Amino acid sequence: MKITDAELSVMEVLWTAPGLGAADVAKRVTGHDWSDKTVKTLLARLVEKGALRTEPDGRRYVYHPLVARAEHRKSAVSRFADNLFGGRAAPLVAHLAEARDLTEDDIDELEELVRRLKDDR
Amino acid sequence: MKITDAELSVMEVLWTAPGLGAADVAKRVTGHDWSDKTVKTLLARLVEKGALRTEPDGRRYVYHPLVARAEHRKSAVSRFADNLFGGRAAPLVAHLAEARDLTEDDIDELEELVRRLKDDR
DNA sequence: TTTGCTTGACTACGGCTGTAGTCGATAGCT
DNA sequence: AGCTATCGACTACAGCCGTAGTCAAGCAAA
Repeated sequence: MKITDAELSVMEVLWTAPGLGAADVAKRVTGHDWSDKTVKTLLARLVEKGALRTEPDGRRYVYHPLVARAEHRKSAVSRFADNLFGGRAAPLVAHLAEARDLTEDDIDELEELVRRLKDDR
Repeated sequence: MKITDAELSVMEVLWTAPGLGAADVAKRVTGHDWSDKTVKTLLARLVEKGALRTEPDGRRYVYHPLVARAEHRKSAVSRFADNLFGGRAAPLVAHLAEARDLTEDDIDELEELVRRLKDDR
């Protein structure tokens, strides 16, 4: 199940604040200047593809995520790594590092992460 | 300039073996079972969007990449990181690790990479 | 009660994407 | 010289995506 870029903006809102109605979601969406109709359409598509569920609340619906943000991130990053890097992590990170000039904090976090990965194995 | 998934399969061929004609590319594309017409269309679109250039060779064209694979990877991974992870590297790698059970080799490579990143800073 | 706003349902529509077909020129075979 | 295989150019078309509009029903205000 593929969540598109536009849909993702909507999901972000609901991952942060589940149980909002369509109008609330529209108000909180960031990065776009969308009509409430647009947001409604995206919500409907997300329900249709099983990423959200609706719950009646008076005369409106409120929406709840059915896929967790972490799950989505995992499957997206996995697909992405497969597509572009034959599934291999190191080249991916290397290109990211080259593209973005990681901060010291980023590098520290990575180091810590690698340490944990080593410990776990 | 965005290279789509289907187009990427074509680019991979030409990154590996630049200077092929359309029929050769079609023969080498992996992962799909495409008619040569389909490959021609993708080549044309890639030329149109400036990712490939053509060179006449007898009565056919041969194709050469205009964007390097590394460049494409860098911009793709950068976009991806921005979209899903607010541009931060560590969570991206963490989710990848969780999604894919990195091998020891992967982890070693990452470790080495992190060491280099630290040295460079 | 009439008028109007909110909400969900349905419809629209152009552009992009994946996939492929038709057509005319032409190079090579016979 | 004619036939066929091949090549590039152009065209097709359905489905998805981003973006939004219309419509009908109801609740709200006057």
